[in-house]
Amino acid sequence: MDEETIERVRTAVQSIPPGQVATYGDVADVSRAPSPRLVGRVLSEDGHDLPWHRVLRANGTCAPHLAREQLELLRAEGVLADDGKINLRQYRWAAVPPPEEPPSLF
DNA sequence: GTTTTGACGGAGA
DNA sequence: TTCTCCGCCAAAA
Repeated sequence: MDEETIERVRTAVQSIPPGQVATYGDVADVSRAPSPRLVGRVLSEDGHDLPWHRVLRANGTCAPHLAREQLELLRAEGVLADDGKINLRQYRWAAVPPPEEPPSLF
């Protein structure tokens, strides 16, 4: 895997402002990761220095093992969860993709 | 070299 | 609305 992709993923996660959250798909999209699963893998392996608690699943829930920590950390930032689920419509991060887009072929 | 699994997303039931 | 199945890419066994 390209180290740059990992770096972009980490940058994207760090770009999430407090009080807001993003989904794995969003992070994968803005970081141009090949797959959302790569985001989870990157966070799992190298996400110790990142605000990983601001990254949730597409449906607003989080991973079972992390749910408690996630909710607690997010709660400290003002992101309240209802029944273990977060209103993405309210807290979803307005992800802005980097200007580096795939070049036009002509 | 192949097979399995994972901090996931989306569609179908 | 929630649950299940399939597809996705990469690393580990």
